[in-house]
Formats: sequence, structure tokens, C-alpha cells
Amino acid sequence: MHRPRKEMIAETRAKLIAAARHAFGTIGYAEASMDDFTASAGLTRGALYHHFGDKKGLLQAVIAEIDAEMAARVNEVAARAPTRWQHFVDECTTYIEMALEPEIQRIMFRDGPAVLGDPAQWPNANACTASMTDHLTKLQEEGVVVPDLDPETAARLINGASSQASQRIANSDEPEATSKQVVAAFKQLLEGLKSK
Amino acid sequence: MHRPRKEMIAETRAKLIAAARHAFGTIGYAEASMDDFTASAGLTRGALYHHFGDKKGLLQAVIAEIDAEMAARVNEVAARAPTRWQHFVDECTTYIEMALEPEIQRIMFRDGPAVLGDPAQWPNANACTASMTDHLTKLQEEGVVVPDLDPETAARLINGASSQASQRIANSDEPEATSKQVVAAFKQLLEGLKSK
DNA sequence: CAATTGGCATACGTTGCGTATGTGAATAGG
DNA sequence: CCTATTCACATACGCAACGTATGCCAATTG
Repeated sequence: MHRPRKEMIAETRAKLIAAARHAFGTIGYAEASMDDFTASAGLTRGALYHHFGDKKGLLQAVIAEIDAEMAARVNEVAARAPTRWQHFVDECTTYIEMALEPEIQRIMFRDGPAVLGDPAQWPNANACTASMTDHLTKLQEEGVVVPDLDPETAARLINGASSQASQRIANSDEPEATSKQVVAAFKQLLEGLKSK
Repeated sequence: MHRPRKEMIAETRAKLIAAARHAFGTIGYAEASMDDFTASAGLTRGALYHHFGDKKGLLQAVIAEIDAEMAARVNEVAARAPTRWQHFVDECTTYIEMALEPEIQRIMFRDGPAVLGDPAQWPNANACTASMTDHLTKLQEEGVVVPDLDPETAARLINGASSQASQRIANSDEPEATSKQVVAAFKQLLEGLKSK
């Protein structure tokens, strides 16, 4: 039996990531005690250090997992939409919607950058931006978007606006009403990219 | 003599804020040992707890100080500029320039939000956004900016894009070239706010 | 079947935070 | 001018969390 061994290891890693993800997403990275959340997974810090080196390493693993999920969801929505521009806009709004989830907001937009630095430099967590950059490039080739514009730069700026958008909605007293305002303002900004 | 007493207290506060600001701005909030940076100011944690309650309280004080400085610099640049729209754009680019400083980036855009939460909810640190909101409101009244747009919401989104802009420039291999690209893309986004 | 690898736990030392308590100097009152 | 009180700040203590060093047992390899 070769499988059980490998499977147990993979399961341990998965359990640690899941427990950490929950802890980081609720009480936050700094407040999450390694003793506590490893215990909640039926393990100890020994397993954590063995697999991830340190607390930061585990955070990286959690972020990689979330990033993959986000990219999958964005690509899913990507399929339908009449025009490519509409497709691009939908992609952005989907991104904002996802960022509304407290777990994603906390890990990807607050604690992540504070602990690991500029998200643009993260190794395994740029799928969403990459996708947006792709679309912008193609829209440029089609003449929909102004030519003198670096696609990745634009994608990063839009990402920044998106995360603020989500935060504003999430912290609002009336999320519904605020959401309409925020998305409207966001789309207005995107209009600036179009050629006339 | 009533002054010496009051002055000593104010000096102590100032020394703590300065020492903390330097530590937070260089090694970061989490890594900054209260014992270390209070000692570097010739004091102990006793003084810190007396004046600021805890480490977070001191961070708030540091942030309030930086915010005031940033607002002052923005308002300074604000004076000249032919049109109000140009004035607004200059304000934004000045903001981006300021955010290039490692200390500001680290404290205001990375550690600050992680420790204290959404900057929009900070008590004494919204002078810049308030100023931008003001200008947007007036530009709307003048018909330069599209009418159906919440000014504060727009200001927040722009802030998000600005901070990303600064980070991209700061982490670039060729800051000069990148800066041109980033500012161009940023201005392009702002174009979207104008009425046609 | 013996040897070895490695996944994970246990044990220890260190560091940093928060609180409770102490002290000396400046102020206020008589 | 002398005493009492306040208050700015230091010292001392306990606790929690991290990182490392070490140990153990099961699974693999030959």
C-alpha cells in the first residue's frame, strides 16, 4: 500500500490549510494562535513547521488556494457576455463581489499584503490580474481600449479600485444601496479606458 | 512656572511618536518591539502605556500625524493650476508621489489597514479623501464631472487605484519609466469621470 | 527482516505584550 | 513655606506565542 501514506500527508496539509484559513479569515493572522488552530485540526505546531516552515509559509499556502478559487470563479463567469468589453466589465464586478466575502477581504486584502508585502510580487497568486491583463490586451488590439496604455498597469490600478469598492460596500450600513453607488462609480472609471 | 511641566509631557509624546514612526516605517509594526523603540527614545513602555493605552493607540497617533502632513502637502499644491479639473488631477498625482515614500506606504497602506481596519473608518485620518471629495462635488456642480456619481465613493475608488499606483512604481526595477506608464494609466481612468 | 527515512509530537528557551505596583517631582492648598 | 496630592513615568511580574531541538513510531526500501 503506497497510497495511504501519501494520502495521509496530503490530508494533513489540507487540514492545516483549512484550519488556518478559517482562523485567518475570522480573527485574523496576527491573533490566530498556531497552537490553537493546529489543535482544532487535531494536530500540533510540529506538523505546521514540518510542512510550511513557519506561519508565513502557511499563509502563502492559504493565499495560493484562495487565489486559485477566485480565478476559477472569474473564468466561469467569463464564458457568457455578448461583447468582449462586457465580458471584461463582468469580470471586474465579479471580482468585487467575491471580495465582499469577509474571509477573502481579510486574507487577500488586509493581512496578506501586511505580512507578505505587495500582492503583485506574490508567487502563486496573480491569476485574476493575469486574466484581466489578457482581456485588456485583446481589447486594445480590437481598438476598444485606448492604445497608449500598459495593460498590466491598468489591471493593477483597477484591482486597487476594486478592493476599495468591496470594502466600502462591506462596511456600509445599507449594503444594497451602497453597492449600486459603488458599482456605478466603478463602471464610470472603466469608461475612461475606452477609445472614443 | 507652569510651562516646563506641560512642555516635558508634550516632548515625551512627540519623542514616542517619532520613535514609533521610524520603527513602524522601517521594520514594520509587527516587528517593532515596544521595548526597543521606547528605549531608543530614552523611555520605557511605561510612558507608552500611560500616553497611548497600547501599541495600537500609538499607531493611531502616528497615522494622525502623517495624515495631517499629507493633507498639508496636498493643499499646498492645490493652490496653482489653471482649471479646477487640472487642480483635481494634480491633487491625485501629488498623492501618488507622496505614497512613494516607504514610510508612508508601509504605515498608511500596509500595516495601518491591517491593524486598524478600513482606513475609511479611521477617526483622524481622512483629510486627503475629504479634500478630493470636495473637489469632485464642485466639479459635478460645474458640469465637468458626470452627475450620477457619489463623490465620496469615487474618491475612495481613486484612492485605491492611487495606492496601487504607488506600489507599482515603488517596486519597479525602473521607477522612472514605470512612473510614466502608471500615471498615464491613472489619468486615463480619471477621464472616465468627465461628462462628454 | 533489518535499516532508514520522514511525518509529526513533545519539551525547552526566548521574546514581547499587558497589568499591577512603585517612586519622585511638580502642583495645589493652607 | 510646608504638607498633601496628583501624575508622569519606571520597574517588576505573569502569561502567551513563537521557533528550535529533540524524540518516537510507522512506513518504506533493499
